[in-house]
Amino acid sequence: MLQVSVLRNNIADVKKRLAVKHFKQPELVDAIIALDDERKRLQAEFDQTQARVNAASKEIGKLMAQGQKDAAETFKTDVAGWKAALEPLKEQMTRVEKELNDTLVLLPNLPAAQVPEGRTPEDNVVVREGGAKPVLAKDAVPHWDLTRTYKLIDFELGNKITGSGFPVYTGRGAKLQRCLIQYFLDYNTAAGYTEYLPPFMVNATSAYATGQLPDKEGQMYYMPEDDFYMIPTAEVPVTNVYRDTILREDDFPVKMTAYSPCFRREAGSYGKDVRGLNRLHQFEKVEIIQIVQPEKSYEVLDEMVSHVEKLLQSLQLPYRLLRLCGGDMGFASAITYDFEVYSAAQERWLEVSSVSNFESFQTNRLKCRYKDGTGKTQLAHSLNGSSLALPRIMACLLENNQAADGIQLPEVLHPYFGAEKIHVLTA
RNA sequence: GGAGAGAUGGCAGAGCGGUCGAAUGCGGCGGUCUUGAAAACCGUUGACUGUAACAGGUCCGGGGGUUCGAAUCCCUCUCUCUCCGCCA
Repeated sequence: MLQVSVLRNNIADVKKRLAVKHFKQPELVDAIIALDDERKRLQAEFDQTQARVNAASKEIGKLMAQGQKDAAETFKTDVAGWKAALEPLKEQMTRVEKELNDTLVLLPNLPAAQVPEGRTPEDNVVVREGGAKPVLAKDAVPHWDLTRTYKLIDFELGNKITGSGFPVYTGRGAKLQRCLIQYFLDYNTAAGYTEYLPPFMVNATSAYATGQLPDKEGQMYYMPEDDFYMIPTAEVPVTNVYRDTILREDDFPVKMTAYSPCFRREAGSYGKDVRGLNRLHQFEKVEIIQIVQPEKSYEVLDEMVSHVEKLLQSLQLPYRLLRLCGGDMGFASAITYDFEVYSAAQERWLEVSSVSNFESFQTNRLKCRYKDGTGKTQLAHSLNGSSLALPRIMACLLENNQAADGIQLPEVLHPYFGAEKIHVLTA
C-alpha cells in the first residue's frame, strides 16, 4: 500500500509511473487525496469537540469533589450536547476512512525508474543468459514421461488421493526433492540467511499484511471453520514475522530463508501450461526474504539476484535473467527480476524464481519500521525471491540430463543424494 | 473438549471510576566521575494522528456497553497460562 504523503508530493509523477504498469484509473490518485482532505477536516472537527468534552469532564470531577453539584449539573448538560454532535461526526469519519483505505489498496506499487515499458511477457527484457542448452538425443522425452519411467512422481496417484495438481513423489523422486530442499536451505544459510520453518496456514491479518487480501483471496485455499488461509508462498508467514515491529539500525540487514509447501488454487489455468510439474496446486519452494534500510534496498536486490544466479549455475542449468516490464510485474512490486531455466525436452523457458524489491509497499501494510540515525521512525524496505521453486527445477534437471543409462545429477547434489545418477530401473 | 487464572510501555511489574500516557525496577540514550571501562550519581527514554510550530486527539489484547468521566465496572471475541481429558 502506498502512503498518501507520497501521492500528495508528486501527483504528476505518480500518475506517470502508474501508467508504466498500465494502471487504468489514475484519477484514483486525486480521489484519494480528496478523501484524505475530508478525513483530516472531519478529524479536526471531531478532535476539537472531543477536547471540550474532556476539559468539561475534568471540571465536573473537580466540582463534584468540592461538593458543587449544581454547577456540575450545568456542565453535564453541555457535555451531553457536544457528545450528540460527536456521533454523526464519528460515523462520517469511519465511512471516509474506510473509503480512503478501500481506494488506497487499489493502487499498485509504483514501478522503479529502470522498469521497462511493456504490456506482456514478450516485452520483458532479457538481461543475460547463462549455462549451455544441452543437445538431447532424438528420443528425449519430457519430464512427465521420465517421472513415470523412473518411478519418481505419480501424478495419477495424486489425482486419486486429492485431485489434479497434487503429485505424489515416490522413492528416488521423493529423495531428490528432499535433497534439493536441503541443498537450497544450506546454500541460503551459508550466505547469512536465518532459516525459518513457518506455519503453513495464516490468519486473515497476515494475509492482508502481505497483500494477498483483499485482492487475491480466490487464489488461496481457505478454511472457514477457523478463518485460516493455506499459504501460497512462505513469503506470507515469514514476512509477517516483522509485522508491527520497530527495528533498530543494528538489526539490519534482516535475512530470512524458509522452505514451505505452497498452495495455489490457480483458478482459471488450463492447457499445456499445466502439464506435469509445470503448474501445480501444491508445490514446494525455498524462499529468501530481506528487510533493509531504504537506501540499501537496490544494492540488496542486486545481491539477491546474484545469489540466486550462482545457485542456478551450481545446478548447471541453462538459465536466463529477465527484467519484467511494467505490464507483467506483480501488484506489490517496484521492480522484479525473473529467472527462467530452459527445459530442453519441452523446448521452453520455465520460471523458477522471481526476485522483487517491494520498497515500502509491503512494510506500510505490515507496519514494519525502524528508527534511523536521527531517531526518526520510518518504513523499512522489503525484498524477496525464490531460491528456488522446486518443481520446474526438478523438471529441467530430469529432462536436460537424461541419457540412455539414466539421469546424471549435478555435482553439488551428489553428497546429498548419495549417488551421481538416477539409474534406469532393472527388472 | 471440561474447570480455573490472566492479557498494562523494549522487558519485568504496580495501578482507588476522576490531574494516569500510566508508579517502580531493569534495559536504552545523554551527562558527571575515570587515562579508559565498571560501579555510583544526575537527567532522559512509547506509538499513531495532527500543526509551519505549538495546541489538540487516539491507543493499557480486539470489539461493544454503562458513566459527565473507564487501564479500572459490565458483555463479548481472541490469545496465553495452570489442572483434567484426548493425542502425534
